[in-house]
Amino acid sequence: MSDDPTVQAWRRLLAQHAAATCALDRELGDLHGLSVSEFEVLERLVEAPEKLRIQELASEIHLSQSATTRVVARLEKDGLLCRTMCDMDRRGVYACISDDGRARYAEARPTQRRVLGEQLDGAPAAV
Amino acid sequence: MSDDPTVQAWRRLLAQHAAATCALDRELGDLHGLSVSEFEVLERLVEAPEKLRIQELASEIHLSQSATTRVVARLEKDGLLCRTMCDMDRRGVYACISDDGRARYAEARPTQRRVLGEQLDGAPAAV
DNA sequence: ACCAAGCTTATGCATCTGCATATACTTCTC
DNA sequence: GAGAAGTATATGCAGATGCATAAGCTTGGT
Repeated sequence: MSDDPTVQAWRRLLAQHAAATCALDRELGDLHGLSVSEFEVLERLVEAPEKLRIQELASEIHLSQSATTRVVARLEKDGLLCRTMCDMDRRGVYACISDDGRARYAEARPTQRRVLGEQLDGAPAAV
Repeated sequence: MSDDPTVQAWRRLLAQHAAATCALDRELGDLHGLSVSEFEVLERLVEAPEKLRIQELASEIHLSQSATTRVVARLEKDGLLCRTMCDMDRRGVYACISDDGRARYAEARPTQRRVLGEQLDGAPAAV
């Protein structure tokens, strides 16, 4: 039923996610040439003390391992991060933000914060 | 920063959405042959007093108009709903649930409710 | 009544995603 | 230390989605 509290929470979740993701995709894309996933990757790399492995990134941004590989490949092609082999475990790959990546992130962050504020603040709380 | 409450809310939103959507997609797909979007469409049609137009569905399920057209086309091909022209406005198309659609929804609903309970109940509240 | 403008759905196209699998490396067992 | 099993990333492929646009219908101004 629609009055099941769990279902209500689920619909709020879907509505908030759709609104925020849609607005972010438009604004980050138009203003900074970044998708939501790409922004999230840059943010994690900026916050990380060092560099992150593909797998750590994948679980941070809630993307499959293969999708994460591809986001990282796109960002590397754009020069926003670099991939390096992991010496300890040569199967592993590190992603490390570049100066251009840092700059792009610094430029995009206020936009993301503004859009999040518009979309999430004042929205009804979930669960 | 990670301690910005709005950013925290955003990350909770992403995490909950990813977990719930992923679990639902797997269980609804494996057990009932439905995607999350397809289930949501059926649910709206079951709840609707009559039938719904494509556009109304689109805004209900937070999908673009074109994606909604395609979900409805898939469900019609599977015999779970039928499309009929709208007499008042012959541009419009109504989607109306079929008996098979009602049955599939009735079968899938407990699964969806169970998964939502597992994924959302007890999760930290947002915003 | 006609024509322009607007609205509703359908479709071409590019992109992103996940699953399954391939490849390369590591670890465990013997 | 060789082989089996397990792990990390990359890639082929199919499917879902959004944007731009097409096609058909309606409405309003004249």
